[in-house]
Amino acid sequence: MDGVGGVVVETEAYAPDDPASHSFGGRTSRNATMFGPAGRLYVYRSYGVHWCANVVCAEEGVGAAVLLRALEPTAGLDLMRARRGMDDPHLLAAGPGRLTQALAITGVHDGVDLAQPPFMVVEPQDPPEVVASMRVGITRATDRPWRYSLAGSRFLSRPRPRA
DNA sequence: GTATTGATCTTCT
DNA sequence: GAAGATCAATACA
Repeated sequence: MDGVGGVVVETEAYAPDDPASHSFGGRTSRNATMFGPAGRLYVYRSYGVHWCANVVCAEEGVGAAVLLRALEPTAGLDLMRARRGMDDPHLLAAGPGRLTQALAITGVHDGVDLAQPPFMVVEPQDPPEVVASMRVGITRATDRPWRYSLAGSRFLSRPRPRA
């Protein structure tokens, strides 16, 4: 959006029966979008200072989504730098909060359809090599290997991701 | 280099 | 009133 974009290099899965998921325990006013149709954007505030973006990926009423954890900037780098206030491309979107800030995603985008402008989702021609690992940044069910990252990428949310 | 803590707000107990 | 799917600055080795 606004000419900025990139390749998603790290994601994390959240299921309805996952204690760490917002959808765990039923539908609430906050996670209502998670229970909506697939292909929507679920945005929530983290620790009062950051936004986190998820892609709803299940049928309506299920409550499953994928958290976008890291992005490799490929377009609109100058704009991202201006918004993030730093020059290092490796840190522009290396983390949930950073990613949303770089793409200017806020709470107003909660529930929008990712197939509609200003968003655009493109699938890669060549399937990237991904590795599954244990999740990060949560305190429950951290043993579920539902963190998927692009193998060898230098744009991950952790300096040295362990497989 | 790693470790710890402050910022700041929504939701749930 | 406490916890949380975080980030960045500071303190220490």
